[in-house]
Amino acid sequence: MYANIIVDISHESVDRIFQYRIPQRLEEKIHVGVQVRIPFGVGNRIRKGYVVELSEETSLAQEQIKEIQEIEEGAVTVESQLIGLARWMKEYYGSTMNQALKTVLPVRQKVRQRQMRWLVCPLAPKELDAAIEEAARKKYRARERLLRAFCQSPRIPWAIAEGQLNLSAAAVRAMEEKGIVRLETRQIVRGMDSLREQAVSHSGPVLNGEQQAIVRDFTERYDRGERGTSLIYGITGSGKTEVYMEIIAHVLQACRQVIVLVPEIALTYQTVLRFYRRFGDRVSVINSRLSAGERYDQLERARTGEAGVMIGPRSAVFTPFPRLGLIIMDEEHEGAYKSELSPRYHAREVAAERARLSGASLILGSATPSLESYSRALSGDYHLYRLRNRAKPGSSVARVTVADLREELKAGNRSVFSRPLREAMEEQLGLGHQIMLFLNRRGYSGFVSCRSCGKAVKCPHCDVALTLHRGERLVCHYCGYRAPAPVRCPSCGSPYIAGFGTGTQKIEELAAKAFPQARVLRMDLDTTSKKGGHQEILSAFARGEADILVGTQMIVKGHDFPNVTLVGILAADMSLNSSDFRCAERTFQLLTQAAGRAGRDGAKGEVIIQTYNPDHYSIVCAARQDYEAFYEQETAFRSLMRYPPASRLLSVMVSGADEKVLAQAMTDICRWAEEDSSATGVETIGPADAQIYKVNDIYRKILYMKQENYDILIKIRNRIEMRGGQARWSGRVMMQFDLA
DNA sequence: AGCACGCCGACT
DNA sequence: GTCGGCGTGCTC
Repeated sequence: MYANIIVDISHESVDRIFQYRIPQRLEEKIHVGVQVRIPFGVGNRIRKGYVVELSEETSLAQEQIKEIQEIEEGAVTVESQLIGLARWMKEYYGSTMNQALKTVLPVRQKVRQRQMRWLVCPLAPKELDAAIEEAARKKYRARERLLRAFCQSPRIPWAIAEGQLNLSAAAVRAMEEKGIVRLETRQIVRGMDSLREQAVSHSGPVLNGEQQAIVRDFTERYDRGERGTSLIYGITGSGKTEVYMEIIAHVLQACRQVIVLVPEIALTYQTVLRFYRRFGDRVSVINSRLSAGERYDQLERARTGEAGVMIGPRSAVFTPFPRLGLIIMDEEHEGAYKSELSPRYHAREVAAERARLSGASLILGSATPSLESYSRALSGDYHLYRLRNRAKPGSSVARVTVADLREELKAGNRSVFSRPLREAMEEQLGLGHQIMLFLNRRGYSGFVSCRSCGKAVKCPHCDVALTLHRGERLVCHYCGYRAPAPVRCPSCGSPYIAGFGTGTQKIEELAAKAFPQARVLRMDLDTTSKKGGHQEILSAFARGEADILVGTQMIVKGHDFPNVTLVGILAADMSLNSSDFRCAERTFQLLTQAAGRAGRDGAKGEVIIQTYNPDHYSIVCAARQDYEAFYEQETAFRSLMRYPPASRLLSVMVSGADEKVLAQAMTDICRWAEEDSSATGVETIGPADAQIYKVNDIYRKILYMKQENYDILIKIRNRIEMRGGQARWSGRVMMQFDLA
């Protein structure tokens, strides 16, 4: 027997797997995750290592393999736990151990960065807010940029490496003289007692009865040693974050650590600041903007116990806390928790397993829980908590109106604004209030097509129509292909070609035309792609520099604008017409979250949903803000169709450049999948061409398999994977498995 | 990371 | 002629 081992040395060049022989006397004691002592290198120095896999065979010559010396007794380390988690992911999601380990263990960094100069912020969080506003008002661009960068810095106290911002030396010196920044030279900036005191001195907020009841019940169960998963189902604005913070404080007091998972888009300065204010420098943050080195620093803070709370997106579930006590997953229904890279894990499932391995609890929170979670809460697998009221006294749930676009058409209104929406906009603008308009498509027009032959202009590399953007450019939203808009139809040469459908750019233009007195701002992938663009647009809108904010999904999620009293959803059906079995759920969630944006601060909010399907249950239920009714209808649909959570769904997507080979591969895979379907009760659907058959000149086909018992699906997946590896087409066709 | 191998300057 | 500089490369 051999053991695959990673050596406990923090250096890239040894960050790989080494194979050792397991001596007979240790065979019983060696398992995945166990810490061992091994002779390593020419000098056979004894080092620590971790067993990541056991294997029967080796590709090395016998004399090249050394023997494990001894197993390291003592406490189970975080690394062991995380390796155990990697093994679970390998089995559950069907990846290789290597991929799983890469996902789970922090990337080892070279050596410490050399000494560098840091710009340190001498201001307390509250003062920083004020300073930013002042800088913005006085149009001190450099100062504003620097202060904003502080907000996004993951370090406590806020600090930025000099040179990272590309500020001129003169400006830096000027700001230092004025006391805006302090310059420090050291390796890692940390520890500044005054900030910690100021940050922590803000005591916890006052909770209402509902919130208190949850905190009390949870902490009592926690202290009794009860673990497991709880779902906090609380309407938008019901104050889930305050509940989290109160519970976190309790867990920290018990000397255990907490991971807070947040969808990347909600990981804004506002969110993080609330945690800083409460927990000071015990908070650590990771986000996708961090460099590998900065990320490693944050994880190291967690491993050494310097930090007790880690806030981050889905990958933060792997934070190496040695005494993890609680994982909180906010907005648990969000699609961003699902990874698109192998292993294609769902952070909710991984969090549950991590919590189990670490003896921690898991709290899921949402205003629109996923069907998976809510059904488990109802069945008693999860403990269910409810928050039924808005936390701020006086603020109430928005009034929602559905505008039937078919009626509008009948009445001769062909504009993008229905009559109720236009009237409401006029009224709110007149009162000096702000408006958000939501549309799920960026660009100018949906597509460009020919009035003579009816053909749409398609991407040469993908099976989709190109989107017209302003500036007469055509853009493929799948592969990024760009071309100038044609003057004549590429198929028939007719000059009568025009854009159809509407995107955010066009809405921006139409809104400005229809309401000339209003200032319009747009937020979508095109306006936020540059660094910090996201935050800049949101704060400009928050400062009242615009009356109307037009945007895609990203304006809907988790930002509070007290002056917004009207939210217009321009085309609620758009997400309804996809073929994904979750499309009704997504539509309902999106509409509910969007509705939650209106009137959060005392003022009465109004939401207008424009749709061609006013009778669809996801729209009816969202308009009534009735999650339970939606849940029941959607559950009935899923049960009928054997979709999750009623059943499990495994999909295989094959892709390749050669259509013929691809078809052959799919035929083989179907045969393997159906081999014993009568015995296993697996229902196969397809094969079919993927939603978008061609992307980037690669063709794609898909096959679905349904079965209640996930173990059976795993067996089938493993069988397909093994035979696919030996097939004639192996190497020319890529297989990708996904489970729901 | 640590240790060895390896090819060029000032020393008993 | 040899001791030692740290540049390059390998570790099951």
